[in-house]
Amino acid sequence: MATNALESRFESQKDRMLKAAAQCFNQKGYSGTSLRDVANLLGLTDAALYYYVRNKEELVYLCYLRAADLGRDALKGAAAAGGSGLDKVARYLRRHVEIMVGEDGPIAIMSEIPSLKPVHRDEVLELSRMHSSAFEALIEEGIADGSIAPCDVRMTGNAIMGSINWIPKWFHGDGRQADQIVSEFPRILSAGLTAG
Amino acid sequence: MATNALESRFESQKDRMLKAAAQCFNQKGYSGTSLRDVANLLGLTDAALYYYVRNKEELVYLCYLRAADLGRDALKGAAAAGGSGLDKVARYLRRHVEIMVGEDGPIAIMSEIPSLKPVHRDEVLELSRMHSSAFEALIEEGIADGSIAPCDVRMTGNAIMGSINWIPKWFHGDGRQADQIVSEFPRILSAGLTAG
DNA sequence: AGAAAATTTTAATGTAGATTAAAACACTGT
DNA sequence: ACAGTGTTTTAATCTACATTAAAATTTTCT
Repeated sequence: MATNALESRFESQKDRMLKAAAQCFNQKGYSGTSLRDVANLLGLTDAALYYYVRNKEELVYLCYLRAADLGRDALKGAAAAGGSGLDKVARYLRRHVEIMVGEDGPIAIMSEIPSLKPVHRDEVLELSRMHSSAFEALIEEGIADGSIAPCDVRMTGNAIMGSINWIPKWFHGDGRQADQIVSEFPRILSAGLTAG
Repeated sequence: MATNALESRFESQKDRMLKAAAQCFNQKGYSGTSLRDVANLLGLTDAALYYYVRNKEELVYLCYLRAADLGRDALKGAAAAGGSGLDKVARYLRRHVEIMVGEDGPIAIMSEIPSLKPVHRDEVLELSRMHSSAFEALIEEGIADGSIAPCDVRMTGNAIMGSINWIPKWFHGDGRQADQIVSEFPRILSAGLTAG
């Protein structure tokens, strides 16, 4: 059916676009990347992007929604698999790190919130808060079941998320390093939590 | 003497400027902040900034130099005070965190390196590398003297620095929270290192 | 093939913001 | 008060995008 095939092409192109955009945003920031930058990465003209998106702001906005999706999936998956609180946290960290250094690139440009329109900003902040809460809940679960040593949950969460969110600043797509990050980071981040 | 007094005023104004600039850069990123933003924060006109600085790029550049200074001092101070490797690391972390949430604001906008001119970028990256090495050296010292558990030093360093560098993204000057961060963060970050 | 829809390009417009030069103002010491 | 130097402003210029509209091209379907 035409509609379906069309949607398929449209959607997949749009996806490539978001990936390219996220990559640029991560490297040069929102204001620092021109639509030309993104378009070039796709072999297109800047004007072409407007076929997929209303304006530049919508581009970051969609990147955020996508990031939120991935984050939610990672959390859900990690929580569903059972085990101790620490197990769940560790599983989630691994997943999150994999996403950051993985094929789809770090979709999570968590730095560009100020660039969003107020409505979108509110929505994204809300998603972000929910995500943080869910993560903190896992930590609390670990504390409750004794697998994680008591700690300031909020601060600990911030510390861990900071480590991960910062990865794109120093990691630039070296595959060997990617493997090393995936194998080391979750360990390092979990280590600080472990209870006796 | 006239010259001295003049330098004094000039320098102190320039300092205020750098602080304001760092604050803006941290909030909206390099390209996202206009010189007007910085100037307004000082009650000046954008054009006035050119009296102190050749151009916008030099503004970030100087912010980085300043950050490097503070970082170096913190490291030197922490290393000089003696104790085990872990002690030194902990002392350094405390100092660094204090800077990030302190009066002078997070001078360290470690995200805007791509905005620098190649010459400046190289210089700043070199400084940054030296800083990382010095920090990693402290960790190694701790491993050697048994105060820190063996680990992938490079990755551990990245993880810790990420946590700290990310602080400006979620901390926005709330004094109460600042105290809490200073008291919690060093503990959390050290916890993951502690040996037996 | 050929029409209709989808996708991309070319060309034009508008605006924000960096930068500069010249003018105005303020302070210092005499 | 005055001259000189330091500091800030006003006004003007220039450029890099974001955005739009219309035209051209490609794709899809019959």
